[in-house]
Amino acid sequence: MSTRRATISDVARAAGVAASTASVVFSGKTPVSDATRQRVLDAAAELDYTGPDPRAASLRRGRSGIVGVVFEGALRTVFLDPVTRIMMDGVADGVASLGAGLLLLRDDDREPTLVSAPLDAAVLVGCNAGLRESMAILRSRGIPVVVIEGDAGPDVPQIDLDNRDAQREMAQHVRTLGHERVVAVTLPCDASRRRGWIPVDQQFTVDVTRDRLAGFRDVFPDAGALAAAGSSIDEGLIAGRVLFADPAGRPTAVIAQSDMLAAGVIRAAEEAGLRVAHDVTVTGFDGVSVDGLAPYELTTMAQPAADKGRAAGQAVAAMLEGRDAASFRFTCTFRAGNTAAAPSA
Amino acid sequence: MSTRRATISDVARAAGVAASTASVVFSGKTPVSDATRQRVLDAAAELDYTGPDPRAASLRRGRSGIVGVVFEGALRTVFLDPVTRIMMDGVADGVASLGAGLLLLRDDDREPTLVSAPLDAAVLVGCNAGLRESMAILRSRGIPVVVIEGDAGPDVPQIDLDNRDAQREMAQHVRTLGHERVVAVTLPCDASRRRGWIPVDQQFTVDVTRDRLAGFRDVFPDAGALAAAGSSIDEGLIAGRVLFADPAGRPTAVIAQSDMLAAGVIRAAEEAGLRVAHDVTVTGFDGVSVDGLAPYELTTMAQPAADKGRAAGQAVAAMLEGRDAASFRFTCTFRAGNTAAAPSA
DNA sequence: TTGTAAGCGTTATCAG
DNA sequence: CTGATAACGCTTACAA
Repeated sequence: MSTRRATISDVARAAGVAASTASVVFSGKTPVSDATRQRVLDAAAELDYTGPDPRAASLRRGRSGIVGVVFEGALRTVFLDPVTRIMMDGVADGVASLGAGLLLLRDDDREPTLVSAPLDAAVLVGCNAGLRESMAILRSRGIPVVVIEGDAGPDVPQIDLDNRDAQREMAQHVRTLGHERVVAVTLPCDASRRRGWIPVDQQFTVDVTRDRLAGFRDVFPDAGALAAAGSSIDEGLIAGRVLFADPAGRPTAVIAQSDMLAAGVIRAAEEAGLRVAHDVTVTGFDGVSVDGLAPYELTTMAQPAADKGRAAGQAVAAMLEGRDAASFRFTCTFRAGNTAAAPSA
Repeated sequence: MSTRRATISDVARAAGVAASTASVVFSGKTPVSDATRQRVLDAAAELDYTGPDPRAASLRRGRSGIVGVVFEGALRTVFLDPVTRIMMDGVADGVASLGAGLLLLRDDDREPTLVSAPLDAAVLVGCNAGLRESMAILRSRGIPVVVIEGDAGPDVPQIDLDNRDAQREMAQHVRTLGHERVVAVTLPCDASRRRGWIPVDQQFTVDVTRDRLAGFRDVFPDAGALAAAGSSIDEGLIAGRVLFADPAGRPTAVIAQSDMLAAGVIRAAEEAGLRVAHDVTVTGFDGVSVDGLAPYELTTMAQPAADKGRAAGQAVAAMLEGRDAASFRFTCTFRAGNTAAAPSA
């Protein structure tokens, strides 16, 4: 009912002790006599005081208990993209020892930003566009950072994937099967997310796309690559329709840069009356299970998404505890499904 | 290189202006002459000052720009449970207008808690255990709260689902099909998450479980109900194995309280050599697509999870902007699949 | 064990 | 348009 919320000084005054004493009653940092503690607690109850204001405490302590997880693009991908989701689960696990909350942020100018959020540490996820700039800001703030799948410079711990090697392995598998008319369906090349055939002089701001494409090109240097506007079944469908529009010139194998894209390509193949594996080979990347794809099991490169996230979380925890955090590179493993086969004569 | 990070006063001093002037240069709240602004900006660049410390700013302003989303149990459920995921996507959407960040928190004593996190507002998701207590804390802090699927008292906006009605509708459907030996497989009853047959005098701290069970009992007052320890395929499998262990006494229909549980029950049915629909009817709840369930399509009650989240987010935004936020109850819709049929003679 | 004092870094207010 | 001042609410040496 009072006009103003009670502060610790109010409580202290009511209890007849100093504010500092009331403070330690709540923090427990220093022994306090039972009698005093009780008086303080009673006063607090009386005044409806529920404990120190976190804002003031964090200013004073210099810690907020918040770890930022920064994404490129819309926040919804966090919840909708299966790989990101699994990775986030790992991050949550990795920072568990810190008891920190995860603050979801995006890599743009919308609030809250890296600049305006009270972070103890940050995990940058696949942020490539403004990465350097973000890093500079965080560094000058003295906020420890870990980067997942992005190049942030020498002294920033990075959690990486062997994207190029993995995609090369898959491409080799496809070539070994005997395919020659092969096309890649890629993730977006840059923030514009433009769909279409990728020109040879394409600039990439998305490292994952660039690296997986490089692995593909290691095996099929002259093959075409069609960029999608995102990693979804719908995008894969759109790309697939382009590929299968001309029955004569269609590829015998499609190497997609994500399982979601591959699933869409498969759908397009079905639309076009093609039998997957028999008429056209389709491979994925990530190793997440895609819903509703039965009876197909994607032939794909499985990545340890949860481990990646966990490693990032643990790295952040280490840095916050003053320990060193090392970079780490994870490896994908080939997973055979039933969507790849030798081309039909 | 300096021993201490630069503050706005340092910048102001270097620029030869007052701290308050430097402040407005960064906040833009008051007109500043171009010359002054430039001097301040130059000084800031020189000192490697990247802007006001968010902790100090939020103490001063009384706003942190952070909305807490509080879950009961482990944070990983946020990323692993499909309903929660979809709902979170809605929440993110709903608070978008605020420019606030979402801080993922858990409803327990680990840091950061409701007490120690710098929140402007909070969304409590399915928190029933410590709900009252949490509410009391938040209220005395003057932090607006919205509760999703939980009863927090009269003057707290709640986003609800017609759980009882919906489950009753499903139960009626099953009865109409002709089933008599029917069993419910439920979500956990309380924080203990004990598995097993639910006694008549069971106390529920999880409203969802209680309400859906009530709807079931409206139609099958004397039927048994088997509690699972969570909402997952594995838990459904465990429950299903119990139900189908005795071929003689097995139910002809199983009404599960979530799609994940239903998927597990279906798996158990397959294990037991039963044909779903033909030998045993299995129904779900939620209307999320469960991976790998083909060729089955669950007969289920679909809930508008994203809408629920969005409504919560918008309610929070409204309260923060000083407007009133109303409670809202969403309705589930029956969705026919191929997992329910009349009992075989 | 308790109290004193000195900030933490910012920004709202109001006068100039 | 700029500056002085006074909080914001708390914590932590250090002194008593």
